[in-house]
Amino acid sequence: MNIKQELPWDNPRFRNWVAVARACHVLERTLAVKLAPLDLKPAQLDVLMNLYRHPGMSQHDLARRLLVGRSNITMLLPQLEARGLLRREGDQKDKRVLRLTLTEAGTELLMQALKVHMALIEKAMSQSTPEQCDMIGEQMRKIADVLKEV
Amino acid sequence: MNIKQELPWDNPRFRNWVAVARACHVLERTLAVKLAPLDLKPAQLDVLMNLYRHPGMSQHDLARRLLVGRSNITMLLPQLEARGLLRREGDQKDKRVLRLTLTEAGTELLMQALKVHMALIEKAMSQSTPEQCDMIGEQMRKIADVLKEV
DNA sequence: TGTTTAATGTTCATGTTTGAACTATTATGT
DNA sequence: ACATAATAGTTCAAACATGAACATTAAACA
Repeated sequence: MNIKQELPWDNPRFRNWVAVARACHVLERTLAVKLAPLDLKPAQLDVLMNLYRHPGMSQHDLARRLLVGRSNITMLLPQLEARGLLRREGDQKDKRVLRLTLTEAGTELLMQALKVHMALIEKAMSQSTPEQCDMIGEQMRKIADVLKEV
Repeated sequence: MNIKQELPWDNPRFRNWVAVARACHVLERTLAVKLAPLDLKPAQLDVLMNLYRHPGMSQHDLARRLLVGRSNITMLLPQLEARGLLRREGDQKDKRVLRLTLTEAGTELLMQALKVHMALIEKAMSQSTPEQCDMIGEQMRKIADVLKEV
């Protein structure tokens, strides 16, 4: 077998994507540290954010939005529900689904967490011009779309 | 407490960063699926890539490059070593450190995995011009740098 | 030298994520 | 209507990551 091939490290696309992945990883870790005082994990923040924007979501919808399995949601929610941050109520029309909504406390905690998250992102993206920032977002949305079809 | 504040979803930086995180997440999941036939996880591919580029690394160096804890490396390597993909050899001068190198088999598997990884990244980034791609990489490297100091 | 401090890697307990099998409910098709 | 499919959520075991405590070795320094 010929092991010779164009090595990815010479390829700009490869090198640049690696940079994207690293930046994501670093920001995620940093966020985890900054959220610790609120006793909140990044994954839990994602839940609260989605429920704020889409009240009444089902667990399945939530799982798809978060790109995780349904069982993950099942494991994740009871902690948040026990802390009084959200409610799970059975749908009347379809007895299979549980509708999720934030409580007052959940909304309030979310707002505090968002300040932390926002500050971190501001710091991270402060070096890019608005045009660069928008361009990055645009390309990334394209990437997510393209990969859905793979 | 005044819960009112500028909501992040109105903020371009926030929305665009969310897109970055989603793209990363999707690509990582897709890579995991594509690597499955090689019986390799993305984390393991990261190990092989780093050992290929930096033969003789210590476990500590590897952990720092991968942005994970040392214990993670300790748990990760024995599987790869048992499969004959890498060697761990004690350093002569410093008896604490283990030097890591790829075997022939490890290099060969890496090359196969890189084809998969490369194809995926090509597909993902194919919608960006070279200039856009470089700009993205540049900004992401800045982000990783900025966050190191937080 | 001898003592203290730091670094490397391991172990272990904890918490997270995952996918497959399962129950209960609804949709579909004949 | 009835049998079959599909869907929502749960359970469970296995894989994985994490951080603190630990043993061994090296470095600093008194």
